[in-house]
Amino acid sequence: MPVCVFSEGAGPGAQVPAHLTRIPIALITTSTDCSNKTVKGKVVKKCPLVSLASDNVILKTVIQEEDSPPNSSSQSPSINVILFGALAKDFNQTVNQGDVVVASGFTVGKSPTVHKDKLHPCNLLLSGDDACIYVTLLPPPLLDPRSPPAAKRSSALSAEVSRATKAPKYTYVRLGDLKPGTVVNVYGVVVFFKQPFKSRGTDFCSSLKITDQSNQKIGCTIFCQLEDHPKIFQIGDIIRFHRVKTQSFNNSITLVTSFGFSVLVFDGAEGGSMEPRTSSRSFHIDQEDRQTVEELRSWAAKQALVPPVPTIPLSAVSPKAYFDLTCQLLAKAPIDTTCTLLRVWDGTRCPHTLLNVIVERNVTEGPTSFSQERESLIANILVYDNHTEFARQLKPGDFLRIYNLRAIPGSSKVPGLTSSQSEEVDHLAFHLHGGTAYGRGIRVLPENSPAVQELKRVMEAFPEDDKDELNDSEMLDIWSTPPEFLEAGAVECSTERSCGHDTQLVTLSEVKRSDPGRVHHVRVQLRSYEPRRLHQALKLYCSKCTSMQDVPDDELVAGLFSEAFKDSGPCSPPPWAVSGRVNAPGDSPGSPKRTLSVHMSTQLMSEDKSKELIFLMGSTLEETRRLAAGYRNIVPVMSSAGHLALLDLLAPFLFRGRKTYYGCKRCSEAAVREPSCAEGVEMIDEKIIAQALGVQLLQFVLLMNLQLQDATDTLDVFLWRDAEAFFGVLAEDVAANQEAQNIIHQTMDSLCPAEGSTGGHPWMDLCLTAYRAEDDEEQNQTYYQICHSTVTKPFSAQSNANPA
DNA sequence: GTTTAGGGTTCG
Repeated sequence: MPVCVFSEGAGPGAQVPAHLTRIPIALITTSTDCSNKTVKGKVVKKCPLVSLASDNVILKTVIQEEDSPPNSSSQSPSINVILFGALAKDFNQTVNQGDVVVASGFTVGKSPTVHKDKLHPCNLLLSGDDACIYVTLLPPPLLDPRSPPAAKRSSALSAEVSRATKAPKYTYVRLGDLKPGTVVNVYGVVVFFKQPFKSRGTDFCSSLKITDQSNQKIGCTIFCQLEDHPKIFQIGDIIRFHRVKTQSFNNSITLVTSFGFSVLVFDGAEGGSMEPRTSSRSFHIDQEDRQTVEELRSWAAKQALVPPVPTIPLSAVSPKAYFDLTCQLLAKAPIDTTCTLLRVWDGTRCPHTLLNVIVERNVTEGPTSFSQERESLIANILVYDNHTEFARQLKPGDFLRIYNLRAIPGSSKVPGLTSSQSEEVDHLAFHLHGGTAYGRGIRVLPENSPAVQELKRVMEAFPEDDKDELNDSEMLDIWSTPPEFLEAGAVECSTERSCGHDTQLVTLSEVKRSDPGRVHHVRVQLRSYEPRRLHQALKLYCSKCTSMQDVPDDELVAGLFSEAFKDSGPCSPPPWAVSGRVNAPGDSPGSPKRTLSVHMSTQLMSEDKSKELIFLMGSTLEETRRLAAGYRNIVPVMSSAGHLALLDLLAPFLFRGRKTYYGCKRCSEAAVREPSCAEGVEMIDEKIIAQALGVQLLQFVLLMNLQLQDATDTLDVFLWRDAEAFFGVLAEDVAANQEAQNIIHQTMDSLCPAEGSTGGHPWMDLCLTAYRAEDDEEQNQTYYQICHSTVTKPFSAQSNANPA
């Protein structure tokens, strides 16, 4: 029973078994006795499921303790968890980021990524029949900034029960069949809704109207605490009420919340997410619920209930119109007691001149000024009366939907401070008038909502606003040295070209205007680069299928080793091998020594080259790394169906000192074979071994994206094929040693210092090639790559690094 | 197992 789901509704049943006791993450060590222990935490990271050649799968996740027990530290510790096989598959399907899980039946290993991720020094390994994950499905992030902290909900687990047990059956009444004076459960499609507002009583009140296949439109009034109100984002959303009472009002039936009321809201789009929006600490949805939602979705799609364009981007607003706007808040400022200014953008440019509002700097929350580029995209929204109270809770960066916003053309008086613009100028002002008519109001959208995802995609087209352009002295820096007027050599450059091209210096804007397939010489500064973390720039490249992949995470590789170790049954060595055992390198001198089985080529033994190459079985990743110091070549192997086999090719197939070598899964036909070491070959290297094993060797490469700048433009270029020459280091060395990594860090730091403006960055002489990607005909995009260029003065920062 | 509200544009 690998993954056990807890949710609402059932009687006493499968809880986390009582004989299991929970241990705090902080107290886990490799010597912890894990039997009958559990670890509980919220899933803060869920990596993709990775398939292994051996018909197995592996998945890495990170869980964080939310409510550290009293005897643990006050921080919230996180730990890596590696899942194998069916458990990994189930977890992948069932569990989402944000869910709270309880793990049992795990073993504790040393986390090989502790230095990189700074998480717990151990990891939890879950595989086999004993391993189990209990999960409490949690709703997506709550929308209301005043929603209760997660800790409040985290104790729910013990009160909840497994989906496997029988849940009480809910019956849902069609809206056409409602009778007054009853308490019912209903489903409906939202056709109108209003944001909650404070009632004169103890609760917040919101009203909405829903419909279903019976075509009745039923008004609903909700009274409850703010966070429990239905999280409706737009007309068309689907709502499920439990325990609402029917009332007769004005000759029609209305629904009102009654005791024990609960509500879920689903996206109304056909094929949309089935994850309900709710603050409910426990709820239950089953296959029937999903079917009801899908039926309502497809019915509604044919009814024209949903406005064709639910929200309008700034680029499409028309004067005088009311519209809904999905946007990001950049800054806000109170104007007076009845009015607040919200500065927002949505990544589109409004064709009308927008109202310019001037406010004092010291009352603004968020940046007081933006680059000219960004400023031209910003809409100033004035929100009045009841909405100012809600606006107070908003934070710059929040994603918002503003309902029933009005675009007012012509002159507008702004209370308090006057606009700098002439009242004669034709411009648009955005007002969110007081009151709640037509659902007028503001809602914070969660990051994971489709609307926000789409918004972010549009916004990504704009560079980060680092305000370089704002600062006059910085501008001067850039403009005072326009490269097109420079004599070659007049400016000190940090790089030099080694190509033989006879080409004049050109500006970046000229480069952009040129056709692809050409070579350009430019003099530029480095504005920014990606990735900022070196290990993300390191890739594995297959020269055969030209695919590029990330270097597998240590945690995953360590998992592969421990799986291989577990699976290793009896195994007959190949006829060409001699078998023996070596001591596993242990770190605690007192602990009993484990021995590992090794296989060596008889021929190499006879040539007295026994240390040249060993096939090592049953070692951990860490042990393999340690043993690699004493043997020239180590090939980790496992037992598969009684024979020696290589590990999954996601793991390195070869260890040579501090270097590791990987094979291409697609292009290799790997098997354990004896390297035919031709006579006269002095050294067995990775190529010989790869060839013998049928492994297509992957090559370490560096891949970075650099944003260049000169006085005329900016340009994104790749540094890849000539990256090693550029830095003067081998990617293979970067993967293996700190010194090579330091060279790259120092080079990038000197070309693009963290402090100061781009205008102060050193100039670079570069050779660029412009090309179209072969498989990218549709996009027709031109790419640029730095070639034949080398950094000459990488360490200018070191010159003053010697204080007396 | 109580109360609240019961949609329908705009002062700015």
